[in-house]
Amino acid sequence: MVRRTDTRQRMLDTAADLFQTQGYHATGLTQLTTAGGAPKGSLYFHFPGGKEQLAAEAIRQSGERLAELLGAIVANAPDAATGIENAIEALAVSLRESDFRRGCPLATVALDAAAESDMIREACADGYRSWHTLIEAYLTRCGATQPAALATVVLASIEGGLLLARTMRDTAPLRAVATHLRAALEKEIP
Amino acid sequence: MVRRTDTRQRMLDTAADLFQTQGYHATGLTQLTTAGGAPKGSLYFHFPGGKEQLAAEAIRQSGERLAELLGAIVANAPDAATGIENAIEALAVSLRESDFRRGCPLATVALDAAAESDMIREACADGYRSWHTLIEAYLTRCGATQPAALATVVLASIEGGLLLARTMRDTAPLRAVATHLRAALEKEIP
Amino acid sequence: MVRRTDTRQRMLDTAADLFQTQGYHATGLTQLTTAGGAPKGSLYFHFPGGKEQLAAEAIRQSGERLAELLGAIVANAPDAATGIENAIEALAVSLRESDFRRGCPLATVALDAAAESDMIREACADGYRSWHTLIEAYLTRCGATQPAALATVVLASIEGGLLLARTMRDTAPLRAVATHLRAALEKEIP
Amino acid sequence: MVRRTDTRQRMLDTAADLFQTQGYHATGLTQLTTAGGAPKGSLYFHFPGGKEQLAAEAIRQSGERLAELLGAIVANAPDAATGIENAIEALAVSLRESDFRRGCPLATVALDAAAESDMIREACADGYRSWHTLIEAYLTRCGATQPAALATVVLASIEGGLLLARTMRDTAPLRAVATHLRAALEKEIP
DNA sequence: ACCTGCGGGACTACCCGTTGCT
DNA sequence: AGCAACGGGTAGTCCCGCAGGT
Repeated sequence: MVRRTDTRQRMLDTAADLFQTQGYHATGLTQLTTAGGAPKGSLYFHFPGGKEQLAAEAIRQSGERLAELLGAIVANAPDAATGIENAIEALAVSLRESDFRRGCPLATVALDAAAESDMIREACADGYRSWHTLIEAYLTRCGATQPAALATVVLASIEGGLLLARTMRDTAPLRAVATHLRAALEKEIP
Repeated sequence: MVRRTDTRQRMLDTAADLFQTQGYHATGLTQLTTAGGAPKGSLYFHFPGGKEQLAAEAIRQSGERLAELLGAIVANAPDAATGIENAIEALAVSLRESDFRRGCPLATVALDAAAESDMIREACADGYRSWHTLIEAYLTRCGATQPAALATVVLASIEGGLLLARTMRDTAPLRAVATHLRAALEKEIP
Repeated sequence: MVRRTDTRQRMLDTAADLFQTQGYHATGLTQLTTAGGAPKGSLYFHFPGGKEQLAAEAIRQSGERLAELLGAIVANAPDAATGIENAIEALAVSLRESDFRRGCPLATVALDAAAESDMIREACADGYRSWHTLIEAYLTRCGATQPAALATVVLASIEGGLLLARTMRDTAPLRAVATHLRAALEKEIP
Repeated sequence: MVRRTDTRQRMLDTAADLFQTQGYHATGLTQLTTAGGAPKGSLYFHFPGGKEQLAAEAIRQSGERLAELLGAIVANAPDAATGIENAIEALAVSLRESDFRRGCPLATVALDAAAESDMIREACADGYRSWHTLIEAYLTRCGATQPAALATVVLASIEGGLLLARTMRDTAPLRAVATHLRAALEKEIP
């Protein structure tokens, strides 16, 4: 049936958005359903596991979507340093245009739901792992000597930059990270 | 009265701990009061602003305490690279010993309460700023050429490393960040 | 179609069982359908009246089944006192073997659904009436002088005995009732 | 404080009434609070154990109140047979005047909550035990030869009579039980 | 004057019995 | 026959004041 996919998908989209901006506990079930135009009762039909399952699936989807986006950005870059720089710029634009509400789509949930739900924590961890794999493969193609460790540093500094930028309402930390990573990548990749 | 300060301080300590591990919205007022042994009604005597004020003050205290801790750690280091490395190691130990529950004491609240309370967001931002100032001053003393930008990168990559490590229940990201920062600092500081 | 009758009957059996042990309100439609293996939507095909109709029919079936059972038991007894005693013993065994969950199949529903559904209350009343008729006819055959009133007493004390036995998790009340009824019947029936 | 006892007691009274007429599962928390004029949040202050604790305490109170009532009735009777008869008559009047809604204050809850809460089941069992003790003591004073067994029969047949009378909306079963018990008691007590 | 027991609703996640469209 | 949807319902917890005792 077509409508099933529709409603389910709409719920996931709404959830991904709200969880990104508000976190897991700050987002109520009523908000999730009314924002998506879906009735309350339907949620537990599509997600029998309740809020937890909905969050885990939404997180997984967010992870995949950002992976696709970043993949496309770096694919069009002439070299590794520019690719990473463009990716960071895209994240900075998204952050600023959302009035500093949309940072990393996983981070907030990863921090405020990890303590009580391994299912959600694992979904976040898988997202981060997929991004790491993506960056590592990209750095390998570009000729990096230690792609795995370097990818971890790239991912960590971007995540930290997003956290600082969102909290301070200023993209300067992201720009500083971008500048530093360019230098580091150019040194690492001849 | 002496006990007033006592109760207030105990509430702040409990709040700092619970907010660090669970975040703002996941921590209920009952949990905050019962965990500290304080009666529920007293909270609004000591913190007329309610949960929000309690969180803001607890965050400020957490920021200051970590600043003191990190200040002491780097003060005893022979050079900048080692100082930062020791600080990261201390954070990694705290994370691992708490079964990956205690990451950055500000990050969870910064992300899940920033959307609705500027007061709390500013408390977090001030904390980050104070750490940045601390690191920048340290790097300046060590002879860094661009201490401000470098301090931002150091702070961001540590924050990102903590986020990744906590989410994946593995301190490897923190170690990768430490290794990278050592190299970067040794290059930047002759 | 044969399967229709099958599904319908399976639903009735499941319902009779769950209503007996849990009552009307404590038994959800989900439990009723999943326990019977039938899909939820099918219930309203077989029982357009919904939960209420299902309960009423299940109650009627339970009443008839117990009537048949008791009829067979007393038919094989040498005299009235022994017949009633055997019937009580059979109920006591059923209660004990079900860990004191299966008392009277009508009583729980009769009490917790009577307030809101005359249809269900009447089904229960008809069940009790049929048992009364059965007992009265039996006592008449045995030569009782006031069979109607005596049958009422027999039925009431058995029902009360089942209630007390189930609540106290002890069949002693049922045995006390049995002993008393034997004496009363032997006095009433020379 | 005086108000504490007030609110708590009002909640218990409301609960005892609703649980008697509707049973445990058919009685919602909203109904319990709005009927008593109390807000939902106060309930969990006085009864931290929630609905279950409220029900258990209400049942205990109902048991004690009926014990006092029956004690007063039989105390004023010239002999055992008349005492029991008067008690049954009082129950019949209460049943009829409430349009056959108020039967035994324990029975409905005993049947529909016993399956899931031992705490409630025990409260009901204790109520029945206290009544049994009361009747046994009374029969002993009247000179019965086997007061314990006789008290069980008296209690069981009254409970069964109430169940039948409520279900059939007719006090005839109670009157039949009364007549029978008078004969039985006069035989047992010279 | 400092504190807190008690009360107050709005809101939470969850699930109910029910019905239409397929 | 049945999947998907529908809101209103459940028990329970939220954050918060206020009256009044110590």
